[in-house]
Amino acid sequence: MNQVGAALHPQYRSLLTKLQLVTYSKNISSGRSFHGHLLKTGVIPSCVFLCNVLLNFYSKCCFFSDASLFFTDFPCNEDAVPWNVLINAHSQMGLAHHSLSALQLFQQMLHNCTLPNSHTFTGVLSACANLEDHLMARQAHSLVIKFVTATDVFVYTSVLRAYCKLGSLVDGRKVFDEMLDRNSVTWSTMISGYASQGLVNEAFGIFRVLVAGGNEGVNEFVLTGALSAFKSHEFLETGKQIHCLAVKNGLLEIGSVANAVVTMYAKCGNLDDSVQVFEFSNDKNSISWSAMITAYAQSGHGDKSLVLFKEMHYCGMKPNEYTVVGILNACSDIDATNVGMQVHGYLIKSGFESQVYIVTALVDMYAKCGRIIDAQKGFDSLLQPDLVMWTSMIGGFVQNGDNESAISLYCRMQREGIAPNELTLASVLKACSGLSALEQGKQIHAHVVKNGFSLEVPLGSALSTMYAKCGNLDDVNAIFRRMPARDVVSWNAMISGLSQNGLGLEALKLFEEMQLQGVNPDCVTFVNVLTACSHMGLVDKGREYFKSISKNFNIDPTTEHYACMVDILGRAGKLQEAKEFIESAPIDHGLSLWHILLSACRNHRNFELGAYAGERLMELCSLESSGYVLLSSIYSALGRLDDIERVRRMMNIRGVSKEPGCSWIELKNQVHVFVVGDLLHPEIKQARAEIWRLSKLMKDAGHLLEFDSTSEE
DNA sequence: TTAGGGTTAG
Repeated sequence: MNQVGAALHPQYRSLLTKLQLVTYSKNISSGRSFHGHLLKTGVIPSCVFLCNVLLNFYSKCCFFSDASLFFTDFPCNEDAVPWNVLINAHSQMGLAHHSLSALQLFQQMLHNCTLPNSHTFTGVLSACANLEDHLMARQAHSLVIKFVTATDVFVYTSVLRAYCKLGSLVDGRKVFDEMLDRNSVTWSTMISGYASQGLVNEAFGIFRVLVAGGNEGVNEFVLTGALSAFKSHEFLETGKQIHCLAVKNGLLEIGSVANAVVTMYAKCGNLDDSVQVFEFSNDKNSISWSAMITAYAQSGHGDKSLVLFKEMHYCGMKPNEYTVVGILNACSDIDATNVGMQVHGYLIKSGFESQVYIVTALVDMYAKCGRIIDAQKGFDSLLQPDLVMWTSMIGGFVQNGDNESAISLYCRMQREGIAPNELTLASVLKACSGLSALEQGKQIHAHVVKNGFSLEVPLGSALSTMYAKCGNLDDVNAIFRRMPARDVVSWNAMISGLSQNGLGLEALKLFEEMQLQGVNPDCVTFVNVLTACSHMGLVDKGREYFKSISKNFNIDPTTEHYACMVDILGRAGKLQEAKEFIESAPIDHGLSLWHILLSACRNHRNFELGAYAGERLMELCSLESSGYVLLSSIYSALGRLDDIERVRRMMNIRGVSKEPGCSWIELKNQVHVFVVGDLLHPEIKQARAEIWRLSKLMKDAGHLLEFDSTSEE
């Protein structure tokens, strides 16, 4: 007999309650023995209702093979309920292969001529979202219109959620606007959808409409969704308003809201308020601790993250994978490789180690702590690294100065068919800048244009810096002017690019323009500005800028700024003034300052002062060979052979060895590297012949060629 | 009285 839609006979009510209990407690052994009892008494298969409940029990306990075995002999599969039970249980697992099973079951259901209903579509849409299957989501949406009443808020919220998860916010908004009925889940889905795509104004706009309609729609889900949108300082005031609203409605008492407020303040640069909300929260769970640990790590207080982690342990709170990622971020922040390695050991023991985002955090930690080989081991351990992992590894190589490996990994990523995002491209562009690999950089630029990437800060800045470092100034300007918004880093990159290419005056003009546009200069800006003055020989201007750092901008000049000033004076031949400047500097004299003066003295042939600077440098126990080499050449010019010998002895005692010089050039998409004394390069003979030819031409033109007395070449 | 939609930590 067909029992589709059958109600439960009152005599089975107690059996239903018992089955629901074992499902809730996921007590598999009790459930199995109960299954046996129902079979013995003949309740199964005769009561279809209880068969559905039993199927739900196996599915909810993730015993999918038992569930499908049971389903094979099902008494009535024209009923949608058992199909829905299986489809929903699979899609709720969130994993790709389960979502695929959910969609296959749906196909079989249609093939079996069982009519889907609203419960079917919630599961199907969720599976489409998990699989990022746009086409299937659209098809499911069409079927929803055909099979489900337009007022069904559950199903239409699922359609909305699927579009949001797939990043199709325009489609999502259309569904939202056309819905005949909405509840708080619909609103929070729309708000979180916008927030997850970084569409802050849209998310906040929807939130405001909801609030304007009265406070009854405002719950913890709506608040957390809205709060998650605010990730930079410009939204701090709005974030504060939502915090106040949460307090007013008594919702800050709810742990998830407090957690979202903690993260919001940290991301908007107000760490003190994060700490306060965290400390006053009475509903702390492991998410709260992880949020605060991560907040510290990402605000540059890795040391405090580690302290809090210990406190968490003393409070008996167990860390989860998010806590671990936060701690690894903290280790990267404070260069605490040892703690990072201990966390790695803990991960191996606890079995967290194989999850992609954990490995990504590990690789990132090792790379940022300069252990690139360990980072690479982590990367190689993954069979299927995701985009974030590829990007992290490429960025790791760049941070460690191995630009060749960064570019070659990017090529491998492309061969494996993984599409890069803005951050990947920004990292590869940095590698191109480091290698002055203009052709490769241009290819990336073409990719940016072809794929419609926006020139937001990371990508726009990386692109203009690449063109600047490769000396292609027209392109730098074009990119820079086209960027929708520029932060201080973008301006710095541009000023540095101009100054490095001999356009110091343009660099200084840009510095003035930057201030007119209301962007405050930072330490790096002044390094670039002073470098521009140095290259242009603008001594007075340099002095003026140097004074203004502390006077007008309230920044304490760093050793780098002092070094720039010594360079300005040194290049201009004002060597005595440079010496007095170093000796009166209210900072640790630092090796770099004497080194710069030493080099300037040699260039200006002031050997006496050069010897003085060189001796100061030796007193500071420099381990860099170039200072010793320069001092030797000065003593050689002064004919002080004993001093040359003394410098050589000092080098030996201190274990300083001269690093071979190295240069490279990119020709026809290949970077050629030349090292001093290199006899292995296939074209070394031709290269040397060319150097001699050019040297002779220079000599004939009256240039005096100077060779380093200690050089082997 | 069997099956369904949302949030915070990377």
